Amino acid sequence: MTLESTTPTNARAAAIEARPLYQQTRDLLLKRIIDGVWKPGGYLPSEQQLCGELGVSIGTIRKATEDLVIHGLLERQHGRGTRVVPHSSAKSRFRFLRFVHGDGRPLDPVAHLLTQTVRAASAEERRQLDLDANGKVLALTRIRSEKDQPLVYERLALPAQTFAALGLETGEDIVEEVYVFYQERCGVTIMRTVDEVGLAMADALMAQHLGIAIGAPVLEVRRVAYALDGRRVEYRESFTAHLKYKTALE
Amino acid sequence: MTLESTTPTNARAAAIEARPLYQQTRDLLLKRIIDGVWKPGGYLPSEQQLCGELGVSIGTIRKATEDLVIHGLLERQHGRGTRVVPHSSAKSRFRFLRFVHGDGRPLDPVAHLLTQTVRAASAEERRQLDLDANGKVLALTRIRSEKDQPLVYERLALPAQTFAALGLETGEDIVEEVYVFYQERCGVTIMRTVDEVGLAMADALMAQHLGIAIGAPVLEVRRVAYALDGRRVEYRESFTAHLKYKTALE
DNA sequence: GAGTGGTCTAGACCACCTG
DNA sequence: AGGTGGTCTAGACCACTCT
Repeated sequence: MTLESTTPTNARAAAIEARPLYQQTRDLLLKRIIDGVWKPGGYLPSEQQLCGELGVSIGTIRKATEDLVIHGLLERQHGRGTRVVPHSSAKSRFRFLRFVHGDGRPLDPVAHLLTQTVRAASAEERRQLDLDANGKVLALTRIRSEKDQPLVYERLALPAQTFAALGLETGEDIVEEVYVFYQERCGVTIMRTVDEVGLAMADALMAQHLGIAIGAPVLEVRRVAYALDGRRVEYRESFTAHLKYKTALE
Repeated sequence: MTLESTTPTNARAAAIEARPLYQQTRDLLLKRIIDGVWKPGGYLPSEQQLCGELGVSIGTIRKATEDLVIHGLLERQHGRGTRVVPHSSAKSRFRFLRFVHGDGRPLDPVAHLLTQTVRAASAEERRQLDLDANGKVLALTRIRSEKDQPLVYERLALPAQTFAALGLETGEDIVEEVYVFYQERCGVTIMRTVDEVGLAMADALMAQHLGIAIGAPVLEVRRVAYALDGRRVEYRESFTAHLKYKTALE
């Protein structure tokens, strides 16, 4: 039975649809997560219930949810149920953190918000965030540190419209990832990020906050973050003098 | 039916085994790939045939092979069959290449082998490759370039024992990834790499080959590559002055 | 004990490729 | 036309968690 139209009633009919049934099912579950039908941390109905409600077999339900589990959106708990992964969970906290110490030790930083303004987007920000010429961004700068030692200077640009409700306090220390706030205060769930790591030279602000000389070489990470629905919702430039960027492939 | 012992004959009996049947099946297929029963580029028996031979249902076969497809070892071709991915295929060629041009354009480099020696492993190489105090490595240095423009200077260290049969020609230009040679000449298939990106300063050799000043800042990528069986089989240090390192998360 | 996800089976039909 | 992988079904039983 297809999940988009109304008539077909069996597998043969479903095959007439262009997209496989399990993909339709996956997208329907995804839509409910996006729409907040099931909140982060909340449990879905059991697989059996979903079978009945959606009119598909349990194998199809499992294949659909597996996709979302792989993408870090759902979490299966044997014997308990399947729930929407909250961004605040430890699993989620380190999901997108790629910085490590120079010797390879993992990092567990605190963020300190420096500035926060709403302004017209720069050309680069418009390009990265796919905004039009009148696009506005919520621009944040912050320092991420560990044990009062400043390690990363960051500039973030968020589409102002999407993040009108963010409301962070300048000067506040933030333990969680900002992705937690995006999710809790603005309903934006980050699904995927694309990073480019390169070289840069410290400008006056970086130098001041990182305690290095102006013009000193720094590692620059440019990140674009994508929401569940594929929209680009964050452009971030991170600068660090001593940390490394670590990642595993396949 | 279990794949390791001999007696059980149905699903109930298989459940007595500690590990799920599909994992045992996956590992058995993996072992055959490692042992060269099916060569890179060669086709496996059809799913139906595997069912019969291994005494498991088609669903179990599919779950097992799916695992290997995700890890980039097998490739399904609708209507043709399932084959072992050759490292020389385009898909495989760019699988572990993370460098891009400064403006984000993809890279398609040629490698030029500079030096090749067998020597005692350094402390760092022993640590990264898990070698003992007497460990020897095959050490290679090379330049990767595009249109005669040198872009990356690389030092590679390979456990000498494993790569006795490698036999590359110093001064030769190599279009393929060296991973192709590892696989074709030494039977070593790379499954996974872990990269750490940091800052460094150009030494005399890098400066000479990259056409930059001694002491100029460069991007340094340290990579450890893992073979199918989990052994660490390559430690690589790459240095570049102008390229970026690009990667997508989840 | 009741309910959940995890594994496994034994089929069916479809979509695709090759001869 | 025949064989391959891709999708889907309708069950069964197991392992785990909670009450």
